Amino acid sequence: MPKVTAEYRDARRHEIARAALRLFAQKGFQATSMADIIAESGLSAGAIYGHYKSKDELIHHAISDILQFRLDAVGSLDADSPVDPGELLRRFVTAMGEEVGDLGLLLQVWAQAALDPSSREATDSVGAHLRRVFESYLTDWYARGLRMPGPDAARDATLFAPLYVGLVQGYVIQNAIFDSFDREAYFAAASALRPAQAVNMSAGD
Amino acid sequence: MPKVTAEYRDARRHEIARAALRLFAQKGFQATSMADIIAESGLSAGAIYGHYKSKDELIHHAISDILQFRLDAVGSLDADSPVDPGELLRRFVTAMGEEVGDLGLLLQVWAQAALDPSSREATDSVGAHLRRVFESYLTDWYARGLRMPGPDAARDATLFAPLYVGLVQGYVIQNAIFDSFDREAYFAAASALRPAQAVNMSAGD
DNA sequence: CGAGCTAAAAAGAATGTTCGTTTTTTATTG
DNA sequence: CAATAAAAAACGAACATTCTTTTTAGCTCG
Repeated sequence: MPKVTAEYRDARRHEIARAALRLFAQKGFQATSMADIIAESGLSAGAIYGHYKSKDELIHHAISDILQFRLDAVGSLDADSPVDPGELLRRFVTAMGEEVGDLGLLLQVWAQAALDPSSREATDSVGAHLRRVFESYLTDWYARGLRMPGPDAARDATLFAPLYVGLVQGYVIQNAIFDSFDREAYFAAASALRPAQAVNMSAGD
Repeated sequence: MPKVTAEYRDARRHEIARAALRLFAQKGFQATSMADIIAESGLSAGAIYGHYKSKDELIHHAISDILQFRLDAVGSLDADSPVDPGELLRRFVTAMGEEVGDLGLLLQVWAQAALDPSSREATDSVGAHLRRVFESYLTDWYARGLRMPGPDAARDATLFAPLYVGLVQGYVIQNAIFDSFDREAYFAAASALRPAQAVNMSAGD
Protein backbone atom coordinates (compact mmCIF):
# COMPACT_ATOMS: atom_id res chain seq x y z
CA MET A 1 0.00 0.00 0.00
CA PRO A 2 1.55 3.24 -1.08
CA LYS A 3 1.34 5.85 1.53
CA VAL A 4 0.72 9.37 0.36
CA THR A 5 1.23 12.20 2.73
CA ALA A 6 -1.59 14.65 2.79
CA GLU A 7 0.93 17.45 3.11
CA TYR A 8 2.41 16.62 -0.26
CA ARG A 9 -0.95 16.96 -1.90
CA ASP A 10 -1.63 20.25 -0.16
CA ALA A 11 1.77 21.58 -1.09
CA ARG A 12 1.18 20.75 -4.71
CA ARG A 13 -2.25 22.32 -4.64
CA HIS A 14 -0.71 25.43 -3.16
CA GLU A 15 1.99 25.39 -5.78
CA ILE A 16 -0.56 25.28 -8.57
CA ALA A 17 -2.59 28.02 -6.95
CA ARG A 18 0.45 30.27 -6.68
CA ALA A 19 1.31 29.76 -10.33
CA ALA A 20 -2.27 30.57 -11.25
CA LEU A 21 -2.27 33.69 -9.10
CA ARG A 22 0.79 35.01 -10.88
CA LEU A 23 -1.21 34.90 -14.08
CA PHE A 24 -4.40 36.18 -12.52
CA ALA A 25 -2.54 39.32 -11.45
CA GLN A 26 -1.43 39.89 -15.02
CA LYS A 27 -4.49 38.93 -17.03
CA GLY A 28 -7.39 38.58 -14.65
CA PHE A 29 -9.34 35.44 -13.88
CA GLN A 30 -11.36 34.92 -17.00
CA ALA A 31 -8.67 35.86 -19.47
CA THR A 32 -6.28 33.36 -17.93
CA SER A 33 -6.76 30.07 -19.72
CA MET A 34 -6.15 26.62 -18.39
CA ALA A 35 -3.42 26.29 -21.00
CA ASP A 36 -1.72 29.32 -19.45
CA ILE A 37 -1.90 27.83 -15.99
CA ILE A 38 -0.67 24.48 -17.25
CA ALA A 39 2.34 26.13 -18.85
CA GLU A 40 3.09 28.38 -15.87
CA SER A 41 2.84 25.55 -13.35
CA GLY A 42 5.06 23.31 -15.44
CA LEU A 43 2.59 20.48 -14.97
CA SER A 44 0.17 18.86 -17.35
CA ALA A 45 -3.55 19.21 -17.79
CA GLY A 46 -4.23 15.85 -16.21
CA ALA A 47 -2.11 16.65 -13.19
CA ILE A 48 -3.97 19.86 -12.49
CA TYR A 49 -7.36 18.27 -12.93
CA GLY A 50 -6.21 15.64 -10.51
CA HIS A 51 -5.93 18.36 -7.91
CA TYR A 52 -8.80 20.61 -8.90
CA LYS A 53 -12.17 19.59 -10.17
CA SER A 54 -12.52 22.60 -12.41
CA LYS A 55 -11.17 26.03 -13.21
CA ASP A 56 -13.78 27.55 -10.94
CA GLU A 57 -12.64 25.46 -8.01
CA LEU A 58 -9.07 26.52 -8.71
CA ILE A 59 -10.07 30.17 -8.78
CA HIS A 60 -11.96 29.89 -5.55
CA HIS A 61 -9.15 28.08 -3.82
CA ALA A 62 -6.58 30.54 -5.12
CA ILE A 63 -8.62 33.48 -3.87
CA SER A 64 -9.09 32.18 -0.37
CA ASP A 65 -5.47 31.11 -0.43
CA ILE A 66 -4.16 34.56 -1.24
CA LEU A 67 -6.51 36.29 1.18
CA GLN A 68 -5.21 34.46 4.19
CA PHE A 69 -2.48 36.88 5.09
CA ARG A 70 -1.57 37.49 8.69
CA LEU A 71 -2.43 41.03 9.59
CA ASP A 72 -2.77 40.50 13.32
CA ALA A 73 0.91 41.05 13.94
CA VAL A 74 0.69 44.45 12.32
CA GLY A 75 -2.27 45.70 14.26
CA SER A 76 -1.09 44.79 17.71
CA LEU A 77 0.77 47.80 18.96
CA ASP A 78 2.09 46.97 22.37
CA ALA A 79 1.80 49.30 25.28
CA ASP A 80 3.97 52.28 24.55
CA SER A 81 4.64 52.39 20.84
CA PRO A 82 2.99 55.49 19.47
CA VAL A 83 2.13 54.51 15.91
CA ASP A 84 -0.16 57.06 14.34
CA PRO A 85 -2.91 55.94 11.96
CA GLY A 86 -1.00 56.91 8.87
CA GLU A 87 1.95 54.82 9.93
CA LEU A 88 -0.40 51.93 10.62
CA LEU A 89 -1.80 52.34 7.13
CA ARG A 90 1.70 52.09 5.70
CA ARG A 91 2.44 48.96 7.67
CA PHE A 92 -0.78 47.35 6.52
CA VAL A 93 -0.31 47.95 2.83
CA THR A 94 3.35 46.98 3.08
CA ALA A 95 2.49 43.74 4.81
CA MET A 96 -0.28 43.05 2.33
CA GLY A 97 2.03 43.76 -0.56
CA GLU A 98 4.54 41.25 0.72
CA GLU A 99 1.99 38.54 1.28
CA VAL A 100 0.00 39.04 -1.87
CA GLY A 101 2.98 39.75 -4.09
CA ASP A 102 1.23 42.13 -6.43
CA LEU A 103 -1.30 44.45 -4.82
CA GLY A 104 -3.04 44.84 -8.16
CA LEU A 105 -4.26 41.31 -7.72
CA LEU A 106 -6.63 42.60 -5.08
CA LEU A 107 -8.46 44.61 -7.73
CA GLN A 108 -9.14 41.40 -9.60
CA VAL A 109 -10.30 39.72 -6.42
CA TRP A 110 -12.66 42.57 -5.56
CA ALA A 111 -14.08 42.62 -9.05
CA GLN A 112 -14.63 38.88 -8.82
CA ALA A 113 -16.24 39.24 -5.40
CA ALA A 114 -18.67 41.76 -6.84
CA LEU A 115 -19.85 39.15 -9.34
CA ASP A 116 -19.62 35.88 -7.50
CA PRO A 117 -21.28 35.55 -4.09
CA SER A 118 -19.20 32.58 -3.11
CA SER A 119 -16.00 34.57 -3.62
CA ARG A 120 -17.58 37.36 -1.67
CA GLU A 121 -17.59 35.26 1.47
CA ALA A 122 -13.81 35.21 1.46
CA THR A 123 -13.43 38.95 0.94
CA ASP A 124 -16.15 39.62 3.49
CA SER A 125 -14.34 37.75 6.20
CA VAL A 126 -11.08 39.52 5.40
CA GLY A 127 -12.87 42.86 5.41
CA ALA A 128 -14.45 42.13 8.76
CA HIS A 129 -11.11 41.07 10.13
CA LEU A 130 -9.36 44.18 8.90
CA ARG A 131 -12.11 46.32 10.34
CA ARG A 132 -11.75 44.64 13.74
CA VAL A 133 -8.01 45.16 13.77
CA PHE A 134 -8.47 48.83 13.02
CA GLU A 135 -11.15 49.04 15.66
CA SER A 136 -9.00 47.66 18.40
CA TYR A 137 -6.12 49.85 17.36
CA LEU A 138 -8.24 52.98 17.21
CA THR A 139 -9.82 52.25 20.55
CA ASP A 140 -6.34 52.21 22.02
CA TRP A 141 -5.31 55.27 20.10
CA TYR A 142 -8.30 57.34 21.09
CA ALA A 143 -8.29 56.12 24.68
CA ARG A 144 -4.82 57.49 25.14
CA GLY A 145 -6.32 60.90 24.73
CA LEU A 146 -3.71 61.77 22.19
CA ARG A 147 -6.71 63.21 20.54
CA MET A 148 -9.53 65.26 21.84
CA PRO A 149 -11.67 64.25 24.80
CA GLY A 150 -13.45 61.44 23.08
CA PRO A 151 -16.10 60.45 25.60
CA ASP A 152 -16.28 56.95 24.28
CA ALA A 153 -13.16 55.71 22.53
CA ALA A 154 -14.64 52.37 21.57
CA ARG A 155 -17.64 54.01 19.97
CA ASP A 156 -15.47 56.35 17.94
CA ALA A 157 -13.28 53.46 16.88
CA THR A 158 -16.28 51.55 15.60
CA LEU A 159 -17.37 54.56 13.61
CA PHE A 160 -14.03 55.33 12.03
CA ALA A 161 -12.71 51.83 11.38
CA PRO A 162 -14.62 51.43 8.06
CA LEU A 163 -13.14 54.74 6.95
CA TYR A 164 -9.62 53.46 7.45
CA VAL A 165 -10.50 50.26 5.65
CA GLY A 166 -11.66 52.52 2.85
CA LEU A 167 -8.34 54.33 2.91
CA VAL A 168 -6.54 51.02 2.52
CA GLN A 169 -8.72 50.14 -0.45
CA GLY A 170 -8.22 53.60 -1.92
CA TYR A 171 -4.47 53.16 -1.62
CA VAL A 172 -4.57 49.82 -3.39
CA ILE A 173 -6.63 51.21 -6.26
CA GLN A 174 -4.66 54.39 -6.76
CA ASN A 175 -1.41 52.49 -6.49
CA ALA A 176 -2.59 50.12 -9.17
CA ILE A 177 -4.18 52.41 -11.73
CA PHE A 178 -2.92 55.97 -11.22
CA ASP A 179 0.34 56.38 -13.03
CA SER A 180 1.53 59.20 -10.81
CA PHE A 181 0.54 58.19 -7.31
CA ASP A 182 2.49 59.64 -4.41
CA ARG A 183 2.47 56.93 -1.78
CA GLU A 184 4.32 58.90 0.83
CA ALA A 185 2.02 61.86 0.50
CA TYR A 186 -0.93 59.51 0.99
CA PHE A 187 0.58 58.16 4.20
CA ALA A 188 1.48 61.63 5.42
CA ALA A 189 -2.04 62.87 4.84
CA ALA A 190 -3.46 59.85 6.65
CA SER A 191 -1.21 60.60 9.60
CA ALA A 192 -2.53 64.11 9.81
CA LEU A 193 -6.14 63.05 9.72
CA ARG A 194 -7.99 62.99 13.04
CA PRO A 195 -11.63 62.77 13.99
CA ALA A 196 -13.25 65.92 15.30
CA GLN A 197 -14.53 65.85 18.82
CA ALA A 198 -18.27 65.68 18.60
CA VAL A 199 -19.96 62.96 16.62
CA ASN A 200 -23.58 63.49 17.43
CA MET A 201 -25.14 60.93 15.19
CA SER A 202 -26.66 57.57 15.84
CA ALA A 203 -26.00 56.30 12.38
CA GLY A 204 -25.42 52.76 13.48
CA ASP A 205 -28.96 51.78 14.25
CA MET B 1 -21.97 61.96 -47.75
CA PRO B 2 -23.68 60.06 -45.01
CA LYS B 3 -27.32 59.53 -45.76
CA VAL B 4 -28.27 59.44 -42.11
CA THR B 5 -26.98 61.93 -39.62
CA ALA B 6 -23.82 61.19 -37.73
CA GLU B 7 -25.75 61.78 -34.55
CA TYR B 8 -27.96 58.85 -35.33
CA ARG B 9 -24.97 56.59 -35.60
CA ASP B 10 -23.52 57.92 -32.37
CA ALA B 11 -26.82 57.50 -30.60
CA ARG B 12 -27.00 53.90 -31.71
CA ARG B 13 -23.43 53.25 -30.67
CA HIS B 14 -24.25 54.70 -27.28
CA GLU B 15 -27.35 52.55 -27.08
CA ILE B 16 -25.34 49.42 -27.75
CA ALA B 17 -22.71 50.45 -25.25
CA ARG B 18 -25.32 50.99 -22.55
CA ALA B 19 -26.83 47.59 -23.15
CA ALA B 20 -23.39 46.03 -22.94
CA LEU B 21 -22.60 47.89 -19.73
CA ARG B 22 -25.70 46.50 -18.08
CA LEU B 23 -24.30 43.04 -18.67
CA PHE B 24 -20.75 44.00 -17.79
CA ALA B 25 -21.95 45.06 -14.36
CA GLN B 26 -23.54 41.65 -13.84
CA LYS B 27 -21.00 39.30 -15.36
CA GLY B 28 -17.82 41.23 -16.02
CA PHE B 29 -16.29 41.97 -19.37
CA GLN B 30 -14.95 38.64 -20.52
CA ALA B 31 -17.76 36.53 -19.20
CA THR B 32 -20.21 38.61 -21.21
CA SER B 33 -20.49 37.07 -24.65
CA MET B 34 -21.34 38.80 -27.87
CA ALA B 35 -24.48 36.68 -27.97
CA ASP B 36 -25.49 38.19 -24.63
CA ILE B 37 -24.92 41.70 -25.89
CA ILE B 38 -26.80 40.96 -29.10
CA ALA B 39 -29.77 39.72 -27.12
CA GLU B 40 -29.71 42.56 -24.60
CA SER B 41 -29.42 45.25 -27.24
CA GLY B 42 -32.26 43.77 -29.25
CA LEU B 43 -30.20 44.13 -32.40
CA SER B 44 -28.53 41.57 -34.59
CA ALA B 45 -24.94 40.45 -34.87
CA GLY B 46 -24.49 42.18 -38.17
CA ALA B 47 -25.78 45.47 -36.83
CA ILE B 48 -23.42 45.47 -33.87
CA TYR B 49 -20.41 44.56 -35.96
CA GLY B 50 -21.43 47.36 -38.26
CA HIS B 51 -20.94 49.76 -35.37
CA TYR B 52 -18.00 48.17 -33.62
CA LYS B 53 -15.06 46.48 -35.22
CA SER B 54 -14.63 44.00 -32.40
CA LYS B 55 -15.61 43.13 -28.87
CA ASP B 56 -12.49 44.85 -27.59
CA GLU B 57 -13.41 48.07 -29.31
CA LEU B 58 -16.87 47.86 -27.81
CA ILE B 59 -15.43 47.32 -24.33
CA HIS B 60 -13.09 50.27 -24.67
CA HIS B 61 -15.81 52.53 -25.96
CA ALA B 62 -18.20 51.44 -23.26
CA ILE B 63 -15.66 52.15 -20.56
CA SER B 64 -14.83 55.65 -21.71
CA ASP B 65 -18.53 56.18 -22.28
CA ILE B 66 -19.52 55.29 -18.74
CA LEU B 67 -16.66 57.24 -17.19
CA GLN B 68 -17.78 60.52 -18.68
CA PHE B 69 -20.06 61.56 -15.87
CA ARG B 70 -20.42 65.18 -14.93
CA LEU B 71 -19.11 65.73 -11.45
CA ASP B 72 -18.35 69.39 -11.78
CA ALA B 73 -21.81 70.42 -10.74
CA VAL B 74 -21.42 68.52 -7.49
CA GLY B 75 -18.10 69.97 -6.50
CA SER B 76 -18.89 73.59 -7.02
CA LEU B 77 -20.23 74.78 -3.71
CA ASP B 78 -21.22 78.36 -4.15
CA ALA B 79 -20.27 81.05 -1.73
CA ASP B 80 -22.12 80.39 1.47
CA SER B 81 -23.24 76.79 1.47
CA PRO B 82 -21.41 75.02 4.24
CA VAL B 83 -21.16 71.49 2.92
CA ASP B 84 -18.82 69.45 5.06
CA PRO B 85 -16.56 66.85 3.43
CA GLY B 86 -18.74 63.94 4.44
CA GLU B 87 -21.73 65.52 2.80
CA LEU B 88 -19.67 66.13 -0.31
CA LEU B 89 -18.70 62.50 -0.29
CA ARG B 90 -22.37 61.54 -0.20
CA ARG B 91 -23.19 63.81 -3.08
CA PHE B 92 -20.37 62.40 -5.13
CA VAL B 93 -21.24 58.76 -4.72
CA THR B 94 -24.91 59.54 -5.21
CA ALA B 95 -24.22 61.40 -8.42
CA MET B 96 -21.90 58.66 -9.61
CA GLY B 97 -24.48 56.02 -8.79
CA GLU B 98 -27.07 57.81 -10.88
CA GLU B 99 -24.79 58.24 -13.84
CA VAL B 100 -23.20 54.85 -13.78
CA GLY B 101 -26.32 52.96 -12.86
CA ASP B 102 -24.66 50.27 -10.84
CA LEU B 103 -21.68 51.37 -8.79
CA GLY B 104 -20.39 47.81 -8.82
CA LEU B 105 -19.54 48.36 -12.45
CA LEU B 106 -16.69 50.58 -11.32
CA LEU B 107 -15.01 47.57 -9.73
CA GLN B 108 -14.97 45.88 -13.11
CA VAL B 109 -13.61 49.01 -14.74
CA TRP B 110 -10.85 49.39 -12.18
CA ALA B 111 -9.88 45.77 -12.51
CA GLN B 112 -9.76 46.20 -16.26
CA ALA B 113 -7.70 49.37 -15.92
CA ALA B 114 -5.17 47.48 -13.83
CA LEU B 115 -4.66 45.05 -16.69
CA ASP B 116 -5.05 47.11 -19.81
CA PRO B 117 -3.03 50.33 -20.18
CA SER B 118 -5.34 51.76 -22.78
CA SER B 119 -8.28 51.50 -20.40
CA ARG B 120 -6.12 53.03 -17.72
CA GLU B 121 -5.96 56.28 -19.62
CA ALA B 122 -9.67 56.74 -19.16
CA THR B 123 -9.65 55.98 -15.44
CA ASP B 124 -6.57 58.13 -14.99
CA SER B 125 -8.23 61.18 -16.42
CA VAL B 126 -11.31 60.64 -14.29
CA GLY B 127 -9.16 60.18 -11.22
CA ALA B 128 -7.25 63.36 -11.94
CA HIS B 129 -10.48 65.20 -12.47
CA LEU B 130 -12.01 63.95 -9.24
CA ARG B 131 -8.85 64.90 -7.38
CA ARG B 132 -8.95 68.41 -8.79
CA VAL B 133 -12.56 68.86 -7.80
CA PHE B 134 -11.78 67.79 -4.26
CA GLU B 135 -8.78 70.06 -4.24
CA SER B 136 -10.70 73.14 -5.16
CA TYR B 137 -13.42 72.29 -2.68
CA LEU B 138 -10.96 71.64 0.14
CA THR B 139 -9.07 74.83 -0.58
CA ASP B 140 -12.31 76.68 -0.09
CA TRP B 141 -13.21 74.69 2.97
CA TYR B 142 -9.88 75.13 4.68
CA ALA B 143 -9.58 78.76 3.70
CA ARG B 144 -12.75 79.56 5.56
CA GLY B 145 -10.92 78.71 8.70
CA LEU B 146 -13.72 76.46 9.75
CA ARG B 147 -10.85 74.32 10.70
CA MET B 148 -7.63 75.08 12.43
CA PRO B 149 -5.26 77.83 11.35
CA GLY B 150 -4.06 76.14 8.21
CA PRO B 151 -1.24 78.37 7.05
CA ASP B 152 -1.66 77.34 3.49
CA ALA B 153 -5.10 76.11 2.56
CA ALA B 154 -4.16 75.22 -1.00
CA ARG B 155 -1.22 73.15 0.13
CA ASP B 156 -3.37 71.22 2.61
CA ALA B 157 -6.00 70.67 -0.04
CA THR B 158 -3.43 69.19 -2.41
CA LEU B 159 -2.27 66.86 0.31
CA PHE B 160 -5.67 65.64 1.40
CA ALA B 161 -7.47 65.42 -1.93
CA PRO B 162 -6.08 61.93 -2.77
CA LEU B 163 -7.28 60.76 0.61
CA TYR B 164 -10.83 61.77 -0.17
CA VAL B 165 -10.58 60.13 -3.56
CA GLY B 166 -9.53 57.05 -1.64
CA LEU B 167 -12.59 57.37 0.58
CA VAL B 168 -14.80 57.47 -2.50
CA GLN B 169 -13.14 54.34 -3.84
CA GLY B 170 -13.41 52.68 -0.45
CA TYR B 171 -17.11 53.45 -0.37
CA VAL B 172 -17.64 51.95 -3.79
CA ILE B 173 -15.82 48.76 -2.86
CA GLN B 174 -17.44 48.25 0.51
CA ASN B 175 -20.83 49.07 -0.92
CA ALA B 176 -20.32 46.44 -3.59
CA ILE B 177 -18.81 43.55 -1.68
CA PHE B 178 -19.53 43.92 2.04
CA ASP B 179 -22.91 42.48 2.75
CA SER B 180 -23.47 44.62 5.82
CA PHE B 181 -22.18 48.03 4.93
CA ASP B 182 -23.54 51.02 6.80
CA ARG B 183 -23.50 53.82 4.25
CA GLU B 184 -24.77 56.48 6.62
CA ALA B 185 -22.17 55.65 9.22
CA TYR B 186 -19.50 55.96 6.55
CA PHE B 187 -20.72 59.42 5.60
CA ALA B 188 -21.04 60.46 9.22
CA ALA B 189 -17.50 59.38 9.97
CA ALA B 190 -16.23 61.22 6.91
CA SER B 191 -17.97 64.36 8.13
CA ALA B 192 -16.23 64.12 11.46
CA LEU B 193 -12.82 63.68 9.92
CA ARG B 194 -10.59 66.74 9.86
CA PRO B 195 -6.90 67.28 9.25
CA ALA B 196 -4.77 68.09 12.24
CA GLN B 197 -3.05 71.43 12.26
CA ALA B 198 0.58 70.70 11.65
CA VAL B 199 1.68 68.77 8.64
CA ASN B 200 5.40 69.03 8.87
CA MET B 201 6.39 66.85 6.00
CA SER B 202 7.62 67.55 2.54
CA ALA B 203 6.31 64.34 1.14
CA GLY B 204 5.71 65.69 -2.30
CA ASP B 205 9.27 65.85 -3.46
C1' DC C 1 -30.87 52.84 -55.32
C1' DG C 2 -28.39 52.22 -51.03
C1' DA C 3 -27.82 52.19 -46.28
C1' DG C 4 -29.18 49.97 -42.16
C1' DC C 5 -31.04 46.15 -40.50
C1' DT C 6 -32.58 40.97 -39.71
C1' DA C 7 -32.08 36.10 -39.28
C1' DA C 8 -29.48 32.27 -39.83
C1' DA C 9 -25.65 29.83 -40.88
C1' DA C 10 -21.05 28.73 -40.69
C1' DA C 11 -16.07 29.53 -40.57
C1' DG C 12 -12.28 29.61 -37.67
C1' DA C 13 -10.20 29.89 -33.37
C1' DA C 14 -9.89 29.18 -28.50
C1' DT C 15 -11.62 27.16 -24.45
C1' DG C 16 -12.38 23.71 -20.47
C1' DT C 17 -12.26 18.99 -19.66
C1' DT C 18 -11.62 13.93 -20.27
C1' DC C 19 -9.29 9.62 -20.73
C1' DG C 20 -6.11 5.97 -21.92
C1' DT C 21 -1.36 5.64 -21.19
C1' DT C 22 3.05 6.22 -18.93
C1' DT C 23 5.98 7.47 -15.13
C1' DT C 24 7.03 7.91 -10.35
C1' DT C 25 6.51 6.71 -5.67
C1' DT C 26 5.83 3.50 -1.84
C1' DA C 27 5.39 -0.81 0.59
C1' DT C 28 6.21 -5.63 0.65
C1' DT C 29 8.46 -9.79 -0.23
C1' DG C 30 12.15 -13.39 -1.10
C1' DC D 1 19.37 -5.61 -0.83
C1' DA D 2 17.05 -6.48 -5.05
C1' DA D 3 12.84 -7.56 -7.12
C1' DT D 4 8.14 -6.86 -7.39
C1' DA D 5 3.45 -5.39 -7.02
C1' DA D 6 0.22 -1.76 -6.59
C1' DA D 7 -1.44 2.64 -6.33
C1' DA D 8 -1.08 7.38 -7.04
C1' DA D 9 0.48 11.14 -9.91
C1' DA D 10 1.44 12.94 -14.14
C1' DC D 11 1.22 13.12 -19.10
C1' DG D 12 -0.69 14.92 -23.40
C1' DA D 13 -3.31 14.17 -27.38
C1' DA D 14 -8.13 14.22 -28.37
C1' DC D 15 -12.85 15.89 -27.55
C1' DA D 16 -16.83 18.53 -27.28
C1' DT D 17 -18.21 23.20 -26.51
C1' DT D 18 -18.35 27.70 -26.80
C1' DC D 19 -16.92 31.92 -28.57
C1' DT D 20 -15.99 35.77 -31.89
C1' DT D 21 -16.42 37.07 -36.35
C1' DT D 22 -17.83 36.78 -41.20
C1' DT D 23 -20.93 35.75 -44.69
C1' DT D 24 -25.23 35.00 -46.85
C1' DA D 25 -29.72 36.41 -48.52
C1' DG D 26 -33.72 39.00 -47.91
C1' DC D 27 -36.38 43.04 -45.94
C1' DT D 28 -37.58 48.12 -45.19
C1' DC D 29 -37.72 52.88 -46.08
C1' DG D 30 -36.27 57.71 -47.10
